[in-house]
Amino acid sequence: MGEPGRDVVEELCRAGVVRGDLVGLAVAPGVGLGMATTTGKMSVARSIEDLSVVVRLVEDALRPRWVLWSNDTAATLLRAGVQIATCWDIAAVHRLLFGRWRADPALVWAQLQHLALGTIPTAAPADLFGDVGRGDGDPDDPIRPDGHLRPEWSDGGWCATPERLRRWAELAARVAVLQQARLGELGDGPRVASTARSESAAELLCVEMSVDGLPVDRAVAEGIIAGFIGRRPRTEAEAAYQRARRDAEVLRHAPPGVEVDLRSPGQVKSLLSRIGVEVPDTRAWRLRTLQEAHPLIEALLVWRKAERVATTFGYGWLDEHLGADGRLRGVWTGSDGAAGRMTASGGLHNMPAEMRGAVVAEPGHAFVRADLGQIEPRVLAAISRDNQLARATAEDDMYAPVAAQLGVDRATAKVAMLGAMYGQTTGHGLRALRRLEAAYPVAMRHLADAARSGQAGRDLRTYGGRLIILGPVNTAEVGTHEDRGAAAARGRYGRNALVQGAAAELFKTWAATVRARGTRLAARIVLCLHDELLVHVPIEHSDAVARLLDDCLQEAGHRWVPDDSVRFVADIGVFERWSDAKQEVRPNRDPDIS
DNA sequence: TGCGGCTATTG
DNA sequence: CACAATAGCCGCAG
Repeated sequence: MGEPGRDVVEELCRAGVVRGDLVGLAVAPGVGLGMATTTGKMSVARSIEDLSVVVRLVEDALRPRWVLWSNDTAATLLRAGVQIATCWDIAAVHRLLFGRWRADPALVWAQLQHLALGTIPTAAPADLFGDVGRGDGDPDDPIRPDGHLRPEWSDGGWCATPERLRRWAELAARVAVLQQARLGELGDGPRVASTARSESAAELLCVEMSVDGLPVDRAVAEGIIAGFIGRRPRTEAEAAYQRARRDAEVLRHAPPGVEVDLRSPGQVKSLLSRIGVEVPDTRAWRLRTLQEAHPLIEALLVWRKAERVATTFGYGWLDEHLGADGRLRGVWTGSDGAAGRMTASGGLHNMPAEMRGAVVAEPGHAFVRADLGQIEPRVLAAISRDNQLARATAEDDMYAPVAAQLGVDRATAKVAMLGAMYGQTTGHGLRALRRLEAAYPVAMRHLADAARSGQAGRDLRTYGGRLIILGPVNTAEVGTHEDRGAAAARGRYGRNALVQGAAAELFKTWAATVRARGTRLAARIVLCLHDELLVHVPIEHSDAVARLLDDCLQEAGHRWVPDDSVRFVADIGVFERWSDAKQEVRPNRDPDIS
């Protein structure tokens, strides 16, 4: 009798499992684990406290592609101290194949088995007669006689016993094979399969980022907040006083005696009217154009900024999301319900730029930051297979050749290109837009086709195979004014979803490659921001990781566009704090220039 | 109490 | 104010 779990490794070897093969896995702390091959040749149940021992042994010896029902399993493993290298995330692949957010086992199974979705059973509130399973098949079989998953299993019953864990792992392995078959039916086989793998890796990354957190220096963060709203209030009364003082700074510019709640847009609008400023709304960009009209307006804009910090990114935010270990944590999601970009809660994705000064590498560490340059037009060239546009991607700044081609200046070319991808129909860029159609007809037709599908409520698939659900179209209002507006909105959505979705897929392929290759350099991805990666590394490896980030981009790009006709570029640098990666400090947004 | 509207922040 | 997201507060309906 050797090390516990060694027998499992031997059994897997005997079953013919080699590195990278799918192996179903189900774990439950305190219960045990189940493991199963896709061939059905081998499955085991283990009743153990420390399930991490067995998983780690198999991981080190065979490094399988673990089939998980969702990244909850990866989170359980990580909490138990085991980080797995690769997986097949059934929920993530389901979202890719079928769109929408819901991806619980019952739905996954029903869609793969072509069962009517309306017949998916829901868990009985508690069996009235206490005869669970009578006349209903074997309660220890996850599948009911009618073909559906047993709801009491999907609702948590799968982890009741080690034997159930084994069968749950067997079913996971079987589901992965069914998913692979479905992906194969989509056409672009290799690329879609590759997307499924990188989407799965992104789920592992999300779990790791949620657990690791982003390094933030609390003292620096509090200093930045104090610069906007003052010292941390000690009491509720002090907080109220600070709030009143901020309000007074604005109201002293108002006619005497007015009572206005600055937090109410309607009341602010009335206030502006009182001082002779009529506006349809009170958004900052509009007020900024009227800043000269009255001193109250500038005071109001300053107030708005402070109010944002006070309510959303202030001391309360730190208390809620910044741990004692100096890590800011939010929940990461591998793909939103729409085009498939990653999302994060806890303000990680919309932190005001001023706060980036508090994102500081830990002692002995540095950040390697990289952001993709002009990712959307480059992706458009790839997904539309527009050779002319692809040629432009050879340049570091692809808007330069596009501008030359159109006979307009760079800024106009850029606005026109973005307008084409977002579905802009108004404004001054329309002439340039028509030139764009003439110069790059393949790409523009690709966008127009997507827009037409969207308008009609027809679903779309991204370059990597993600189903973009449109509709349902409200048939009651077809032809009405509201419907034309809604149809136009769906058109813009469909047009953009193919670009944004494909960009998200390329980004995740890149991130997954960095995650895998960076392990030996102890590099940890701590932030993903749509086209930007922030990697926390031991300082002695920072240059190597910087090179790695570009290598991985080229590798991801090649896997994505095998003929290498489209070039992808990244701006890469090593920094102690995030804010040191200057995005070009410009008075008013829009960096670009890679 | 829930939800749509408005606002601000990010890519 | 074109595409996407998270998040807070206000005002109103139930």
